Amino acid sequence: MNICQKIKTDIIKNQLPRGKPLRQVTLSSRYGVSRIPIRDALLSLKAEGWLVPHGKAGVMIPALDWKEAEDLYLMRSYLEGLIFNMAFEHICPEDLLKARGFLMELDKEGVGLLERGKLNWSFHKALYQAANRPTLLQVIAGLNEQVVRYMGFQYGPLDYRHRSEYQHEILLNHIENKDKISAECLLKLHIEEAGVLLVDYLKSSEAR
Amino acid sequence: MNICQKIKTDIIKNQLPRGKPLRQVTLSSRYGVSRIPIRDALLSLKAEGWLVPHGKAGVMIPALDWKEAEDLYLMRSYLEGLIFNMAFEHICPEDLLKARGFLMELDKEGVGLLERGKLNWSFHKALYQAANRPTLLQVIAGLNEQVVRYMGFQYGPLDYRHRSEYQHEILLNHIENKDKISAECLLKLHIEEAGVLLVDYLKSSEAR
DNA sequence: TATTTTAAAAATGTATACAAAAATACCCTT
DNA sequence: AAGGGTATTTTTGTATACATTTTTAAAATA
Repeated sequence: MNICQKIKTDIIKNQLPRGKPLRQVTLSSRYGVSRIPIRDALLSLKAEGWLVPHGKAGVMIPALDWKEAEDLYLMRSYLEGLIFNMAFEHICPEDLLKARGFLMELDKEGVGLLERGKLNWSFHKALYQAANRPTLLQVIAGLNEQVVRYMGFQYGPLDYRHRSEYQHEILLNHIENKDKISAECLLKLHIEEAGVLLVDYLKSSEAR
Repeated sequence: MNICQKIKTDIIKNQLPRGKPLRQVTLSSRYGVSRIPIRDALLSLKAEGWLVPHGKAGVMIPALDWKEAEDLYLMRSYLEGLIFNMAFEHICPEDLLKARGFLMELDKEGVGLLERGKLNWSFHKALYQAANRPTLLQVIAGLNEQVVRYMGFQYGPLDYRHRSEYQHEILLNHIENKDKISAECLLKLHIEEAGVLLVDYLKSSEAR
């Protein structure tokens, strides 16, 4: 696990101060390396949106923002609907098999939130791959990566997880039945629902 | 002008070798600095998509790819249509004034291609700002930044520039007339047309 | 007391030097 | 001559040291 991943994990787990600048020396002693690899990591994370500039120098962890989350899920629904539409006719049994594999892993107990987020993306990606649109897929991957920043806490009702997995199941059934309209519709609603749930949670915790 | 910008400019102007790895020492002597700031720049550029990994270590300039361009313009049309729709009711006279300002600068002769690309984005951005959707706007800005990588050469018929500026004019008129449907429709076609022109050019130059 | 100036401190940016890893070229074997 | 393995060279990754910039706090002035 490289420094970038470690910092991401610590951001998600709220183990780094939000709002105030991250100091390179602090991080270098924290992770037991010199400032250079820390600088490398901070630069990459800044370019990826995990960190934002703080004044004229330094970076900080951006605040969680329901408006940002809303936009991310809006774009996800919009673009994933598009790529799924493009992929649909070309989804082969092997793709479905792969997707089912990820679904089974998601069903297991004791999977961490971060891991859960990755598996969820792997599931969706397995379906989109057939579209053969690398650049579109890459942008969508970026959006899903951004969403991970919001996965650090348990939000929404506890049974949402099962609801989400159920929707995944139904989605695969629609694909197998060649029911494109239902599948695309469900996919978009599935994403929108997750977004609404997250946004509502963020709004309510912001009000406090 | 920092190192990042210099490298971007050199990439656009085809003054750096494509396809083979960029060597840090080569670049550091080229730009007259040590390897550290070069490393910083390469990391940022890699995260932004200006460079891609080369094997297990090192980076290289990705080949221009009509399929990538096609996806970029598809997403632009899709997402800019969306944000424009959101912005429309809130576009104020000051926004239009700003847009007209950029349009006038675009009309001047002797403006470099890179500068032209930036002005074009400034024009569009002036209209989208009213949507008050920072995250959506940021993603769209990223797409426009990616498009800049393809602006290093004169493509399409020479009179496309005037055609594009004309479309900009009409777009502003539609907005002033509160004709939302025409405006949104024109905007999407305007972007799509630019995309098709670029993609066709790339395809034809690839065939050679 | 509030504001500005100025000096001290702390943090970032950069260069040089060294360690680890990767790529290359060479030689040996088959 | 082709393939594979090893030594050499090159390149990247990291640490340390220094320069520059930014921030902080204190002091002086209005």
